[in-house]
Amino acid sequence: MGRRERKKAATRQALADAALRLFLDRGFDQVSVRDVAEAADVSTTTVFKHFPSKEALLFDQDSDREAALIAVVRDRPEGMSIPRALREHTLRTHSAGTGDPGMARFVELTESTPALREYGRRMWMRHEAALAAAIAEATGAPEDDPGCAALAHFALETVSFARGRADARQAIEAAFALLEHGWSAAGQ
Amino acid sequence: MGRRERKKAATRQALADAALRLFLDRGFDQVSVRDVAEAADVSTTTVFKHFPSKEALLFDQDSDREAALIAVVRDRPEGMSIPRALREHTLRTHSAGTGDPGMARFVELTESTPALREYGRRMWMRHEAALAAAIAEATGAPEDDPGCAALAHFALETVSFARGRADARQAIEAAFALLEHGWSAAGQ
DNA sequence: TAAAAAAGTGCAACGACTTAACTTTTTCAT
DNA sequence: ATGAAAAAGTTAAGTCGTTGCACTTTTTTA
Repeated sequence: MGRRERKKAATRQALADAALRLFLDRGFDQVSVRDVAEAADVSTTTVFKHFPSKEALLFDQDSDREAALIAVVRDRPEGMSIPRALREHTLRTHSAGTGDPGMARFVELTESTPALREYGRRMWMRHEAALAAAIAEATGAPEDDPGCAALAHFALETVSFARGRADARQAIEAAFALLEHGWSAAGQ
Repeated sequence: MGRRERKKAATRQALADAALRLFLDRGFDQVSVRDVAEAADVSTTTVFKHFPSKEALLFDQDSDREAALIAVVRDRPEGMSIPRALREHTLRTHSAGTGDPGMARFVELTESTPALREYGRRMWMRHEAALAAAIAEATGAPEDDPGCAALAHFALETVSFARGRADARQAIEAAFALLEHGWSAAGQ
């Protein structure tokens, strides 16, 4: 990797680091893009050369989450249903207290700021098409089968649904129970 | 109703009318709030005294849709399941070509503009709590039962899911089939 | 009927984001 | 090596959504 790309990656990292520090410190709305730029010692226009929006400064890691989702569907243990595999994965990654100390503050920041909540949801739902394709392939259904797409959409939506509810774990379990067995099985 | 309230309602209506006309004419992003204000012959500040945001200029009718949702659940015919009743209602109101000529242009505008799509979804999902409560009451479940809340969330989400798919009707039917009978019944 | 409360309006400003012109640095073909 | 193309950064100016403050008008109340 040449010096040019290294420098570019360096300033990008410096921006992301400064943004995370400032946002955690003062809150998202109390920090301007100029503040972030100044903390990283670049001009404000440079910020937007690296990130498409202020929100994007916080969501820098995104590529491996989609791969993990697809792997969960394809490499699930023999005999385990797809909704169940997705439920386990969702509980594992989106439930409270994963042990990571910094992660808890990050989650609290994103959930308490409307703009970040919305942006995070949009980023998360972008994986819908890839997940739907993985489900379709795992079941032998056609590539764009609506049933598989619906399962993908709803499975991803469970994390938005759980957000704001008192008991997140219980909410996720109830949502996946509905997806697995249907309303006719449990409800009246 | 006093003169003051009449004038207030008049300028509000003038703003909504001007906004609709301009947005349909030029597109949402090609019209500034200043343009709308000028067309209604008020200052831009006045616009935000009447509407909380630029997007809100388009979404002025909202109160009766929640009532309709709740009525669908409570007054459904004997023996009809709740998901089925919601499916019929969704197909009736959110499927293409309801006959209204101006409505089609409105729908096309909102679906082709990201900001409007997002805003419309948020407005629509605000009914989640009320719908969940109606479902809980209809089934005798506790007020904040997670299963009922999940059904409410997913049922409302079907319209976002159908958006952008080639066949909206098929998408809605597939989504409600999943909610009614579960993945274990249909998909392998 | 005077005074206080409330509501409508506009000017100026802030923050996110864009565009355009220009400088500096890195790359790469010669 | 060297000179030109390409890319990263800076500055400056501007657009657009949105808000705070000051001012006027209308309505209510003492």
